[in-house]
Amino acid sequence: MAVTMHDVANLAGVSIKTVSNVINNYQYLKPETKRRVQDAIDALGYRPNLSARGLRSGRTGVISLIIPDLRNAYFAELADEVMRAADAKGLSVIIEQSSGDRERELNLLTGPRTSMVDGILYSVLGLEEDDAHLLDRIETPMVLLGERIFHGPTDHVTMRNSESTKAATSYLLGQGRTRVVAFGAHRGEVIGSAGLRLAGYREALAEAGVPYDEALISEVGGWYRLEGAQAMQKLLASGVTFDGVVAFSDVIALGAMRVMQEAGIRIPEDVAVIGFDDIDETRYTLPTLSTIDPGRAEIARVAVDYLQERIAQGARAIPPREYFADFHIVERESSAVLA
Amino acid sequence: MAVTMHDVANLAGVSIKTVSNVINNYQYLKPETKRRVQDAIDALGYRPNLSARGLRSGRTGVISLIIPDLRNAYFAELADEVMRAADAKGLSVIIEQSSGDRERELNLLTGPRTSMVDGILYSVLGLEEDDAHLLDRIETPMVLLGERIFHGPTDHVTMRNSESTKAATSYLLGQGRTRVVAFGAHRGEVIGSAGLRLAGYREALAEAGVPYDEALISEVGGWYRLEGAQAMQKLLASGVTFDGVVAFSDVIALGAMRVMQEAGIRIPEDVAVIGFDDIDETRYTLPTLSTIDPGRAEIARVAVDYLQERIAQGARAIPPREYFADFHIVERESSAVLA
DNA sequence: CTGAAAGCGCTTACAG
DNA sequence: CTGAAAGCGCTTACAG
Repeated sequence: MAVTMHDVANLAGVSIKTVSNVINNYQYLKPETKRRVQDAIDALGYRPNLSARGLRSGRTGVISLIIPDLRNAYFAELADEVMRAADAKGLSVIIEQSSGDRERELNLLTGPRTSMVDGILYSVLGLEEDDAHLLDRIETPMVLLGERIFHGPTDHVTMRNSESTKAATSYLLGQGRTRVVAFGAHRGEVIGSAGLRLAGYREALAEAGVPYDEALISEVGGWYRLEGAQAMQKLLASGVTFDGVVAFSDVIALGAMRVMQEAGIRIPEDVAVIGFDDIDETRYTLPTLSTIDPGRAEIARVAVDYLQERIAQGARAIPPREYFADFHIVERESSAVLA
Repeated sequence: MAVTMHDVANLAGVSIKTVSNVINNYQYLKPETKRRVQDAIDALGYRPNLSARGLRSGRTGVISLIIPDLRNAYFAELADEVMRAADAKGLSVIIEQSSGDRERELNLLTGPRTSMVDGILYSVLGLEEDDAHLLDRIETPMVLLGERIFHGPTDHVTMRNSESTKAATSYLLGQGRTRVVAFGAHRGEVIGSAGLRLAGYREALAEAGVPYDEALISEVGGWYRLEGAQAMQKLLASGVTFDGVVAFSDVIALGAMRVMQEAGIRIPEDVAVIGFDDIDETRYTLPTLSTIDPGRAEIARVAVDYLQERIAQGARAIPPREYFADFHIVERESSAVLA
């Protein structure tokens, strides 16, 4: 079988407690003892059994990240940032894909695998504000991401949806654009990314004294590129005129750009476009896509920090916190000011 | 504390062994007993402690997937497929990002976290063929992915690099293109994606009787979009003429397309382009990108199958196997036949 | 600063 | 078909 602490202890001539102390960096250790144990560890190639540690200590050093889908670049990049933040703290990450499905999300929050993780980063998509009470019963330390549930029973780390979309809209209006499309609305949604972003759009219009025009509100079925393309086809077919597009995600903006370009619309000459998310790809499209950087890296870092605190102190020991990352506008070719 | 088997056993009036039998679907159980135990499990909300199970049985139900980087769409989509395949078998996946760094890959293969996983899917990037012997000492069941190491000490699941690139090249030549660029070569590489794909390109030329022209071999520093863009800039600056591009990845093809479009080159009228990987995005660009579907879903499925067999039977119990997934050409606008 | 003992919650043999 | 016992490899209290 594999090398155990006993083997190391025997070789070093100490008790297993001392080996444990060395591994866990206990402070009161004679340098000489520490060295001898370390030598034995190296000589035997000892690696601690994390299942045993997990069983005894109640900590596995693993957290899970529940996201809808890695095929979505936004979530792939979020996962990347979360893994880097976790890695810096010695934590491993199990990614669970929910497809944004309500039942699947609930299963992931309470299923057998939860006994394997110290905490959960839950990017809420299937559940809604009214479901917040369902989270009360979850004993695993948890931090919420996303825009579906505010004021839940635990920490929430998210972005400034309304403010940043307001800023994006004001930015296009400030360029002299007068007919700006809100691209990516979800009918009837108030909470949720689309609802909050639409509210920011309206605020910007109001502040600039530009009348709200229902015809410029474009619904997009979801967050996939194809859905953006389809919505833009519909918008163009409706005959409405516009000279700016504030898209509620980069991916749907890219789908829309393709349709506009095929229709002979020049970007930014005829229509200025700004997206949302600042995914890598936006720096390489033709034209490059202006966008909102919502502070994804900061979100990942703070979420892991919060989760770690909650793991250390107990899931309910800390009152729920809310954190909004800083955003900023990234200006690129799709909204370049005309000469 | 959490509910344990003892609590369930007490409530159901059986021993913990019987509870264990129910959980593990042991076949010889009186239906009546099974029902009573199941009722107790439900009533108490019992969930097995996976650390305890892992410690006793030596299995955690977790596998790790070592990949360079989730920001790369190819690997994000591979990870997605692997997680689906694993999920279907009740396995969880820990993703580890290596950045393709040799030392980091070695650490991930032997580090403390390996005691937490039953097996490793290792997408080799930092190690090379000459390093295959380093894998001999790894006791964790492992399946290799990628094109760096063939004939290692364990299973290898991969794609038909040469054959598929040969097919892509023949496809463009068959359209009447005569000056086809091999885009994405790595100087001096023989093994590895770029080397194998270049070999396929040369075979196609030879078969078609088209002379090999060193000027049409374009080196690309890596697999990022920016590197594709830079390489195409260099190619255009060199003044060489060409009417087709066989790119060794979709991502660098997209970077190159952008540069060509800015230079006023029409695709496919002036230059036909075909990529490699069939990432989602290729269906939505302008023009949509023809590509090679290398059989990613099949690779993920077979790799998880192989790994599971190796976990069940012992890391060294099965002689190394090699599996090549089926590929096919996906024809889209970037290589549409001219009217 | 280090040690001896107990026990985390399961599964594994083994018995009946 | 079910049970009683042992033990997986650690960390936690506690003692000295």
